[in-house]
Amino acid sequence: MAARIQDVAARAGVSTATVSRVLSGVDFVSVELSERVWRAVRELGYRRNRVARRLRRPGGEMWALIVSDIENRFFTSVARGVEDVANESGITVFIGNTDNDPERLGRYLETALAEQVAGIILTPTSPDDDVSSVISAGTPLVTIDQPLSSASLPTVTTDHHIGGQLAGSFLAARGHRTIGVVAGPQPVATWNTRLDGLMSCFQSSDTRVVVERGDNKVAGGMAATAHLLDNVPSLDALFVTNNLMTIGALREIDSRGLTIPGDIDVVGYDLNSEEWTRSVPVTSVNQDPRRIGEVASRTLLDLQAGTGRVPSSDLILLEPHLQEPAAVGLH
Amino acid sequence: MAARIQDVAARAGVSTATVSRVLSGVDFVSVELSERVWRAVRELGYRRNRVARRLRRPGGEMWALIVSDIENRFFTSVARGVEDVANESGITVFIGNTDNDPERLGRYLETALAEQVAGIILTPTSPDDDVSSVISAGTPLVTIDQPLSSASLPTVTTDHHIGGQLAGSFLAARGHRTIGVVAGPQPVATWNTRLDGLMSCFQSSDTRVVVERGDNKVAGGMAATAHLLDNVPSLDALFVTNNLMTIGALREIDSRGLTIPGDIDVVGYDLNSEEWTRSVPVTSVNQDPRRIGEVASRTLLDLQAGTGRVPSSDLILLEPHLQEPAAVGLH
DNA sequence: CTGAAAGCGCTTACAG
DNA sequence: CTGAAAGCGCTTACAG
Repeated sequence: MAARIQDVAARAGVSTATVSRVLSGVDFVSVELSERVWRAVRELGYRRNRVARRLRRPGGEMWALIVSDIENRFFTSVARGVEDVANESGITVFIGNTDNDPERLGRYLETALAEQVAGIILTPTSPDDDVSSVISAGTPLVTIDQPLSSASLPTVTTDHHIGGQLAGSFLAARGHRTIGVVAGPQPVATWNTRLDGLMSCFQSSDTRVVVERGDNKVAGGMAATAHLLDNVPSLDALFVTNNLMTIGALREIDSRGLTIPGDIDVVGYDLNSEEWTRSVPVTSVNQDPRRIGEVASRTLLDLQAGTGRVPSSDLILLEPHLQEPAAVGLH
Repeated sequence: MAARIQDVAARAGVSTATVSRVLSGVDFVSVELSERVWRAVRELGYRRNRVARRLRRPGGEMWALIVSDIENRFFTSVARGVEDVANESGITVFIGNTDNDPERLGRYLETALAEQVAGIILTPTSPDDDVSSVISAGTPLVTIDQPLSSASLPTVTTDHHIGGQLAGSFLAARGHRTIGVVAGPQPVATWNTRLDGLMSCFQSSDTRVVVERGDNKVAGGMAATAHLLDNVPSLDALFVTNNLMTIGALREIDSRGLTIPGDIDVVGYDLNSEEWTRSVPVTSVNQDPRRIGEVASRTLLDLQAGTGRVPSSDLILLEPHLQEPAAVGLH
């Protein structure tokens, strides 16, 4: 059906080797032949078969990006950043969504390896994720958000401890003493580090930090907030460690008719998506997800280029940023 | 490095043909050989090379999903629906993001064809998108949201006219006479059909509909709303044809200190994403994006199975649903 | 039921 | 600078 390199060669009156050379532009080919090849390509509407190419010459033009929740705007922006860099380099990205399920992660890793991808960018579901198959296949892997305990891999993330400190010092400065924290699942270091950062600001004996865990989705944020509101009478403020749970917390607070910061103060996380700003009269610690995706991609490119060389530093830390509510903000 | 089918064959003492048969489970192989093969597979940690497989036997296990804005929650939910169905069938999905740029769309289509994908699901940037390369390659293609003018392809969408009518009859019943519409870009039928649906409810001589176009993002919604507010003195209500522009409209209205529905009434579109509900005390016409993705995927599966047969109906219409603001909603 | 062999569409030493 | 030929890792008629 579609034209093959052979058809092009025949039409141009050259060998397939020459066609291949012209197309990849690596070896020198005489101007005359080159022109004949290009003309034949045009006339036949020839398109290189990437599958055949990848079989012969692996380590090519496809990456896998595996995220834990594709419906979360944070990851979607990471994906956007990855895609932008990948495209520049002619690399196709396929996206997998684990829903934080290690088993689904396993399946996606298998698929990625079976597809002979040139590299993988991964948001772990927990530090215990098993990536041994990737390691032994020798496929370059960059981790986002948190490192894995089993392997020493480049990790691109924002400094979670500083993030927690930003929230903590903000709340401490406002004179709050009893802080409720709505944190992500226990096994994941990310949320614990943010929590630690906050705690470092509340060490004196007359302060108190109460932690409740949630599932990083809106519902989990609502439930955890409800629990804190019900069980911690003197609660001054809330710190929530991810975007969707912050939305959940705001909903719960609203539904009780409480006001921010009058009745309770709130610092959330990653509320910098444009479409959320109307619902966000709260302070927020923000990462730059698109940038995270870009940096991870460049790291992956380096890894590919260096043919497996480990970069000088495994941990690439970006700075979080405290955003106070705009004066415009309604409530 | 990684084990090949040959290694498995050698270890199991059989031919590669037998290994292939055992793995794909298509032909009968004796229990004894079958067991030897599986053991060898396990011992070597063998994983089938999908690239080689696809080269030999095209029409396989990979789809392309091409959307116009991957950071828009609507498309992200469509993607989720597609992924769920594809995964059930062992199909990998790669996602492309056109940003509504026909040129980027063209590049993604090229990539998809070069990767020999088994099918493509596409959100057109306009009805004039050129998919001739896909047609002539014979790759099954399903369109989401709007049909293409150049080709008769299965299209999965929600009934946009009914959607507009739902909004129109709601606003008419509330006694509004002057309606501002913030609609998506002119060339795209989707927004025009929604607009037509609304207009069909405002045909009498004492009513007026004023249309302003936007870019389907938050900023565009703000700008268009500002323009309407500034130039249409007697404006009673606003109808906005997509989710992000509705958010933009709400922000603009807020920033002017206007209230809904007291100062101005609003009907938006697709505000059913969980994380937005807090900012949505407005009525909204909602589609079910995940379902759209699922239906599109099943259509694509049918197309693949039917080896190119056109289905009985080209247009698959789902029903939109009018959602009035929850009583809980703050403002 | 099983194997030897051809072939999917490319790329790349190897000669010339 | 160019071509003939081998080979990437599978699958599948074709024999037996």
